[in-house]
Amino acid sequence: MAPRKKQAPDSTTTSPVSMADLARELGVSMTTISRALSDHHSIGPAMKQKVLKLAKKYNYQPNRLASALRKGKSQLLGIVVPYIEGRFFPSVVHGIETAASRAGYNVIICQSNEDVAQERRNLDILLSAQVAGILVSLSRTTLDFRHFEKVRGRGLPLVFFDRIVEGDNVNAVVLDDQEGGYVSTRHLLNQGCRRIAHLAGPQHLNIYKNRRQGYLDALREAGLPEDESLILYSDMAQDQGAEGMRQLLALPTPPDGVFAAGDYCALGALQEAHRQGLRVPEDVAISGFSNETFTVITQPPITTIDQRCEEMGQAAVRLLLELIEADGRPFTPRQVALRPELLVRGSSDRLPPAPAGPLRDPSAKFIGTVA
Amino acid sequence: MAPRKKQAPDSTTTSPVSMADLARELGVSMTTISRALSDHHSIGPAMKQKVLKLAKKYNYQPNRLASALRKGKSQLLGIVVPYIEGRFFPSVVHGIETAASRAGYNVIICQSNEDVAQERRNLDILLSAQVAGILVSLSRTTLDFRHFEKVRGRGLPLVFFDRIVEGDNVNAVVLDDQEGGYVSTRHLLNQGCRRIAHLAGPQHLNIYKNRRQGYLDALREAGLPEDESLILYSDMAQDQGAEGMRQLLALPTPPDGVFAAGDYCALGALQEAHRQGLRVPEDVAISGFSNETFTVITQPPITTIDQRCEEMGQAAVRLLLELIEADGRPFTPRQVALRPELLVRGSSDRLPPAPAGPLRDPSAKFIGTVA
DNA sequence: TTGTATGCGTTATCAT
DNA sequence: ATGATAACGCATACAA
Repeated sequence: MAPRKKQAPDSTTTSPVSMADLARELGVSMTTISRALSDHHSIGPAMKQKVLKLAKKYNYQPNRLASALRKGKSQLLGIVVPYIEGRFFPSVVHGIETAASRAGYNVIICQSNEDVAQERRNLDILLSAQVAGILVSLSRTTLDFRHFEKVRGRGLPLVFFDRIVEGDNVNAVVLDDQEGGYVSTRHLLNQGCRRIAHLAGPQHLNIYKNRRQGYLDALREAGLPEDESLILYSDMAQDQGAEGMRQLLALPTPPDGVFAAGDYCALGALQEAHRQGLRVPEDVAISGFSNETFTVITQPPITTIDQRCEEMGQAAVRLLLELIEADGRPFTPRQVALRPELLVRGSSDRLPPAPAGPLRDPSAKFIGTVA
Repeated sequence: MAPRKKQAPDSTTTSPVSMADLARELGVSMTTISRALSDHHSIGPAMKQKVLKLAKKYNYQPNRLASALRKGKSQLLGIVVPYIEGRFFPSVVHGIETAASRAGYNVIICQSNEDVAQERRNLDILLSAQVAGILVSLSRTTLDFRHFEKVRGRGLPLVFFDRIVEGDNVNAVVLDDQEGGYVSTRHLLNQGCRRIAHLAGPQHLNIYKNRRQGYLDALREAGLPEDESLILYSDMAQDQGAEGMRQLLALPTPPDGVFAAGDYCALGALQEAHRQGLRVPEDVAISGFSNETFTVITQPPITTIDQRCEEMGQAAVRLLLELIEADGRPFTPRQVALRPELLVRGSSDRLPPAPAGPLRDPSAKFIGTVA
């Protein structure tokens, strides 16, 4: 037998109202109730009103479990991220939740803690929960991708974001890092810099490789030589930025601009420049990458690249919804590369103020958006 | 009729395996399968092994929807937060997800966007989803709490965190702000400060009122006078911190310590002190509140109060699980106040280094933990 | 120890 | 336009 209806443990507790209850009360069938509530075409407007009114009166809440079980699909999307901290992932999740809830979906969130095993378990859980689709950003320890085949095997829509499985047979959304490096460097060129250094990250990571490539692209386009002595590699920490700046300033001809592939690194560089009595941006212009929160509170604030976290989440959801709607019909996998956004701030803005106009108002948070 | 089994849209797609499938294959009843999988006592070890093996072979995934529908309770917890951004909420959510998943629950996350209407809708959705319990941090526009009665009416466990409904008939977890103010001020006293100013926040907000009270408590305990000229009120923004510091330094007898009720405010104060050529912490010691990310990257790093975001999430989950396990039996509501943690950093640490010992190692991230 | 039968709440099919 | 009924997958009371 079914478990006895959960009784009111105390008299204040009410048990939920079901369609059957409404049907009984109105003396009609459950079918009619269901149709009225889901706005089926073959339902009399009078009847529909009666049902809706009663539903409201009893504060009827559809049981989504039952509905999903019957239909074989829930209104839930699964998210798997390495963790929910820092600036990046929370913002992406924010974007995802916002877009999903607008489309009538809710999200169930899982952390892999950078652990493949946990990532695998998360996928199993999400499959169990009968989610309608899954959004994944890979854990750092994920080198083998077979567990995702299980998802594909189920025909379940799957979209990667940021940390993706490479290849053109997956659906994925990433930031265009190369464009970011390019735009940053072009900006420094536009500010009059002619000797631009690059504080680069580990080149086995795609993001850093691409940012460096964008930097080189801009230099080449401007007809400037590629000078390896101006490219310093590190892990992008604050003190490594300082150390890098120290080395650059010790060169026979120090640079007049520095493109750092990360904000912490840029911060270290900025602080070191100040320590050496240089003015930023007049003596050396600096730009970073990622739009970390602190970049607006330094003096001067640091020019940087926004990674469009929210847009990434939204784009990922859009793609996932397309897949869901395709409902198993052939769908050509797509990789989306988001345009990074350059935020010009004090650390690099050294052109004379333009003739009065709102865009160059110094109080404006940022100027210059890549279209 | 049921919808035809979702057919393989292409030949690579497999439909999920159900208990019935396993039962058929083994020539036993579904009951046996169910019992074997849920480790029921009345099941033969031999049979159990057979079932488990087959389940693995077919990669059986229980359908949690069906299970939850049958049992009337899902393994889902609902979270309602104003938004998932900044430092605080993501960290709390991190703590919640971690604790929940350890206990075998998954979380479905909703944002209210500081909007009561949205908050109400979120609650309805979570009720619809048959979650086992709900965790809420109130939206800023929530002044009327009737929508939570609906949850209580359903007998559904409910725990508030951080932004809570005041009263002793609710379950809630908050940070002990008064203790935070007290500990910060005591620390400044211990550093030799004798004239301690307070950059206070809007006093209609409990958090700021309590932080101020803690400050006063510490002063009184130390036998120092309460001096209103040393308390400046603002909205706690960076530039207001700078302005506050300016005013304080213009006093006939400027303070030798400043307890700011927020980190941005403390940062502004720090920058202003530097502008005026003062040394921090030698001339004036400064401490903030919230352990914002940037507090470790300033020079000197800023002493602050950690709000124990993760612990808050974990504590909230623990409380919620207790409620769930109580299963409707009488439960005396509980309010938990978390101990804030003082992080002593360069902006206030001006005692001579103690005789060599790991605790005073300058490379240590923080020193001095409130037990 | 195992099997039979039923119901959780919803929706889809078929009939009226 | 409305109703009767079965089925989604699982778990349990009861019988054997």
